[in-house]
Amino acid sequence: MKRKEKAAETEAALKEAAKRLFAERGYLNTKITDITAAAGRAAGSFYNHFGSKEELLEALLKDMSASSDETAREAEHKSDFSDPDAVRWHVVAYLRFYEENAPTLLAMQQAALVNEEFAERFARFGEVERSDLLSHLTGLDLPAPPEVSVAMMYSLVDSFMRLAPAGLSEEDTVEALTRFAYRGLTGKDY
Amino acid sequence: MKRKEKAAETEAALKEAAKRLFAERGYLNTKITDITAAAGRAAGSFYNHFGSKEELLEALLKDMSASSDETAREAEHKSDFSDPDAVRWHVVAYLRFYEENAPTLLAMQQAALVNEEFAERFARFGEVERSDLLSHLTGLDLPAPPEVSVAMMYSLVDSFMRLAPAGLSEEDTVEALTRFAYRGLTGKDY
DNA sequence: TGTACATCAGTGAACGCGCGTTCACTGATGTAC
DNA sequence: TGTACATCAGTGAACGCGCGTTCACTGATGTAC
Repeated sequence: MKRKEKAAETEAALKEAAKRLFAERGYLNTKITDITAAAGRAAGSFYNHFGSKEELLEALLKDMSASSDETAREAEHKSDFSDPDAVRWHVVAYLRFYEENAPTLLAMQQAALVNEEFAERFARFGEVERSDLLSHLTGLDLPAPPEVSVAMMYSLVDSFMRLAPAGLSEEDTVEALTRFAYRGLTGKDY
Repeated sequence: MKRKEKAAETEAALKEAAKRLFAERGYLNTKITDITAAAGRAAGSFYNHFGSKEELLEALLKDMSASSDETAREAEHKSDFSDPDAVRWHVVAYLRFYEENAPTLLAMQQAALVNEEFAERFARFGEVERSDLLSHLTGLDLPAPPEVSVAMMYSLVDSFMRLAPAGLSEEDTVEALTRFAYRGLTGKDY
């Protein structure tokens, strides 16, 4: 069984190297030979594991959704957005998810620019989260129809997080987003 | 003077073709020979006008900021965000700007992924608008420090607009964003 | 105004670089007997 | 357990495609006299 172990190790090394490089210089700027070099393998070795850079990204996406399914299973959370804590919980959850999966998410976003299939996948991406959000909005005095309100909250959080305003602590980020979103969605303050 | 006219015509044709293709298939996916073909010129002709695809994009950015300086000069607007109309005015202004310059903006965003220089330019891009926004926030009960509040409003509008939720009229988009932003920034409703 | 030459915009075939991909080879691990 | 062969992961030089870029050439426009 040493052979399969070795293969698995190489595959893991390639994935790790890819994530590191994707985060550093972007998916589109990363060459296959960059990945193999960073993983300490020969160029040809790549094709023992992945048919192309796209397939490698597919594998990373699969890993990501596997791990997010896990954490989703544990997630018990307050369901009424008239409670600011419920809003905060979602802000934190998205922030954590983004932090953990930043390289893969960035790679997908970049791949979407160049590849129709990834574009669709990327578009469909937040859907699960958005539909979960929808169920928390009943009974609120929303600023717009529910779907639109959810989309705005999503835009706000996702885009602000990517900007990652320098010198703002995670806590401050969470509080700012929570307050802004809570006000926007409910029309009230806390 | 027929020669310079002809050259100017070709240059304009190349720019137009480039914008069309950038919008259709993205900056990174557009080859120089695609542009010359779409403009009905020979491949070599491109280099009479631009040294590279990057230089072409520089030229488009120059055109864009020239035209936006013009419209900025005409802009007299309400300055107090406690008036929802002042918020709405800014939402509309950004929306119009985006609509008019979508191909160039998208191209810059994509170029930023691959090119350090464009990345910086892109990052600095909204600064003028953001600093203008800042001056409207005095006296409000903000959800966060002024700079952060402005960044959130900017994130919200910019990102939501790019999503361009299908089947939402421009008017509805403006109203939704205005109400959400107004609530978020002031803590009040209207 | 006419002639001879210079200059310029545009052309498109050809060149060459970068990089993805292949493939013959090596050495280690697994299997058959 | 030992021997002979098969299989597999990994190697890296070489190949070739796509595309950016060049450059000798053409025909039109501009200039000198």
